[in-house]
Amino acid sequence: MATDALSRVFAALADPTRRDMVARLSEGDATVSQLAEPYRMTLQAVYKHLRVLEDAGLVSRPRGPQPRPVRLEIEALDLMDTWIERHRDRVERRYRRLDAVLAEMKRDEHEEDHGGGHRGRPDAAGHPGDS
Amino acid sequence: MATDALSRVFAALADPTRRDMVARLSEGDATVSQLAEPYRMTLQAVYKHLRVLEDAGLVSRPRGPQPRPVRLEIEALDLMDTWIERHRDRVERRYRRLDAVLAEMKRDEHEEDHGGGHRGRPDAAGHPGDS
DNA sequence: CCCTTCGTCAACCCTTCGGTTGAAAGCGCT
DNA sequence: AGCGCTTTCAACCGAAGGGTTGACGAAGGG
Repeated sequence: MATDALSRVFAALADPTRRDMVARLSEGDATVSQLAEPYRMTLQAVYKHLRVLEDAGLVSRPRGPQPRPVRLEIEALDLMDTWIERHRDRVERRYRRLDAVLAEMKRDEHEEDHGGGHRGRPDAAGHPGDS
Repeated sequence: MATDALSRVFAALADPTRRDMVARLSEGDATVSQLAEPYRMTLQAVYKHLRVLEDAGLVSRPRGPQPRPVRLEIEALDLMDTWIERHRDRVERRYRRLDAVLAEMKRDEHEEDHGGGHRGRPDAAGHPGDS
């Protein structure tokens, strides 16, 4: 399902347990069993969560001898951050533009239809494309 | 599953279709059918996606007569943003601290190895307060 | 009035997910 | 070697997700 990277990251963080793991890892590396210790679930379940985080690129684990530590990777966080900021900014710009339009409309406003205003949509050329 | 707000927001954005809807809504409000038009899925499916976004607080729809427009709400984005920044910062601080420790160790390298840098277990004490 | 369109609900597939149990590797120790 | 600990795989189960079809209520236009 999570074919694309962004989806994987968002999905990974959609689970409270996984977010908690990330939170703890942000304080320092840990091994699987250390990570598992606070939870009342099986170690295998924790391992599965870890795999999800790893597939999302949120976490890396230097392969090598036994106690393979788990380390947080922030690049994935940046990925999300970029996406969020882009759209937040767009909305805010739009709000400012809309305020202007509203102010202008106020001058023309004289019709009154009860229940809901009926404001002209500034159109939406709608370019699909997640990019 | 999504008992808590943050989980709902992350989960909502874990789907490419939903992210695309958010992207388009960031350009301007739209009705359900307008939103549905670009996709090759049923209108009902789109409506379901919309419900998910709404439950996550990412979208609001002024109730009233006919063409109930869908509007993006940025507060939910802020919620995620806060979470992400908090942990990103923690990791970065930790990196800096670690660099310092490393640098100091380098200096002591030819000193007597006397109870060296006690780098160790973050240990439990886990306060799973995700907040 | 009827009819159409839009929005919404409900029932039902099928796949993914979170979790479990059970068993197998790896590697460290004595 | 053998014990013990950590890490991993595989099969299974119940619940949630994404999608479909079918039907229904509420405006708007002839």
